[in-house]
This record gives sequence, C-alpha cells and structure tokens, in this order.
Amino acid sequence: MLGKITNVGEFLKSNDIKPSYQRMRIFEYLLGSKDHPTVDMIYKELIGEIPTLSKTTVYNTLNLFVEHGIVSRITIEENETRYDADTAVHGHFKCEKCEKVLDFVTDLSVLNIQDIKEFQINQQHLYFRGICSDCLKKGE
Amino acid sequence: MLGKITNVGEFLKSNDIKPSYQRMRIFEYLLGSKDHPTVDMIYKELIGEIPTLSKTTVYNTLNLFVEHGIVSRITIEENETRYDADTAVHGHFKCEKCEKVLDFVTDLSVLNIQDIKEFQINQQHLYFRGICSDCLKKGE
DNA sequence: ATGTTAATTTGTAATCGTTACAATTTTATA
DNA sequence: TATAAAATTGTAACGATTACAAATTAACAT
Ligand SMILES: [Mn+2]
Ligand SMILES: [Mn+2]
Ligand SMILES: [Zn+2]
Ligand SMILES: [Zn+2]
Repeated sequence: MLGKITNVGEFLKSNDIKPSYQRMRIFEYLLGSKDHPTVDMIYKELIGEIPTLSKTTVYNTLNLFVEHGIVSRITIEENETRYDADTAVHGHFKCEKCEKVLDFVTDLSVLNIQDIKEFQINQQHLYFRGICSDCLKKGE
Repeated sequence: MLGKITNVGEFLKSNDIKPSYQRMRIFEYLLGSKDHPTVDMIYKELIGEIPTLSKTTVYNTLNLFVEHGIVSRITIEENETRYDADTAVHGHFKCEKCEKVLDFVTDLSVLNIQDIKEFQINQQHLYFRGICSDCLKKGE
C-alpha cells in the first residue's frame, strides 16, 4: 500500500508539508524501514549522512508528519514510541525475545463492536505481544 | 467478570502476593474504579487515607501485580500508563475530548489472522481513539 | 516476650524520552 | 540585494519511571 509514493517531495507537498532535506530523508528512511524505528534509531542512522542533524528536528518532523496524517505513532511499550509510514489500519506484533515489531494484516470491521456504536472513531490500534516464530525455533 | 473476587486478601495470597495493607488498598481501588487510573491518580486518591504512602510503593505494587498477571497495563498515550484490574481481553476507547478511557467488549478470535499463525501470543491489545457519544452530543 | 532476620515501605537521587525556547541558519519574498 | 518568514539547531527544562539505601514492619526462632 505504500508503493504508490514515487516522489517523496511531491508527496510531502500534496500533504501541505514543505519538503526540506531533513524532512525528505526522515520520511524516506521511514518508508524504507520495516522495523518501526524510534526517534533514536532514526537519528543514529541519519546523523552519518546529515552531520548537522539535531534530535529535536527528528522529533519536530515526526510530530509534524503525525499531525498531517502521513505517519502513525505506535505505542506498545511506555517509554518507547515508534513510527510507521504505513497509516493503514493493521496489526503489530512485538516479540518479547528479539524485540522486533512486525506487521500483520487484519480486518477489524468484522469485530462488530456494540458498545461504541455511537462513538466517532478516529484511530484503531491492535497489537499483540509474544514470541515470534524465529525465536520459537531458536528456543528449542 | 471481576465479580468473583470477594476477599482481596485471599485473592492476593492465591496469586503468591503477601497482602500488605498498601497492596490491598491499591488493588481494591483498582477493582472499584472504572476509569483505568494512572499511578498519580491512585496515589492522590489513597494518600488521604494512607498519609505515609509513597508513590514508589504505588509503582512497585502495580509492577508486582502486572508481573503476577492480576493487573494489566494499558499504554494508549506515551507518557501516560494506566492500569486495569480486568485482565480479560477487551477493547479500550480513549475520548480525545474528555480524555476518558472506556471499555468495550469484543471477541478477537474472529479476526483469523494468518501472518502470525506460528507465533506464540501472550497478550492482545485493542484500543480506539475518537469522540465518545457524550462529547458528540455536547459538541452540537 | 525478646532478639534476629527477611520483607516491605519510604524518600531521594538518577535516568531517560520528550518538549520548550531562544539563537542560528536557510528559504522565500519584495 | 535587503527583509521577513520558516526551518533547524543546541541547551535547558520537564515529567514519568526506576535505582538505591535507609527506615519501618512482619515473620521467625530462641
Ligand atoms: Mn506497521
Ligand atoms: Mn479496561
Ligand atoms: Zn523474536
Ligand atoms: Zn468524551
């Protein structure tokens, strides 16, 4: 679902975000990473390429992206906020062994929830915790 | 589903937790509250009744409860950890207006998720964000 | 009961992720 | 080129949580 973004600059513009170099690189990095990185992971990765980069800029930029709805914030652990360029509703699985956060596809519309029928739903988050198959095999 | 707990002391004992006065009151407070309180809310509520209570004790006790599986930790916002004496799988809805966190019942087994079939699932969390019906009415 | 040890609670300091804010740099506009 | 606006940066402040050692309480043996 993220394949349609060919030009990051144009994509940011179409979402009313001026495409500065830092913003472009941060968004590109999010697009290319499948591991739902934290601010620190993004900063450590890009500081090699952008030596003047400030961690504050990473925070500011991600907050901007979230406000404009092109990035979603994933809070599984307190004290560890992760970011995802895939804003479609999907599930996340956090492995308690290798700490990876993996995606899984799911359709929440089948849940047919009665209790909040009258509510206006803006976001839907589903996450599981456990042991991934790789770690299960290693643990034999 | 929480109605079966009649004697909090016995309940804690049956979960290998020595029922000190602080632990009993903290658990009783969680049982009686429907608003998924934070550490600070619990502390502020109980300090009137237990003047010597330390916030560290509230943290220690809740961590102990979580480790023993009798309380679940709810992380919807980063920087705001909430606690729930209902450990059954159920959904949470956080209203962006009144900030309340409400329960809703749901059966996640109907989701039939393929991607993590081989995984060992230890926890399941579902939460929505939006505007509750009360706030929708007021907002007219 | 009394002394002794273990468990629990408490207060303070430290940690860490995030934000506030002012200064600097870059970009847009006249 | 001059001027204003926007973005970036660095540092300080903040707040939730944890680390740790001292104090209190409970459990246990004499
Ligand atoms: Mn994802
Ligand atoms: Mn609940
Ligand atoms: Zn794993
Ligand atoms: Zn509301």
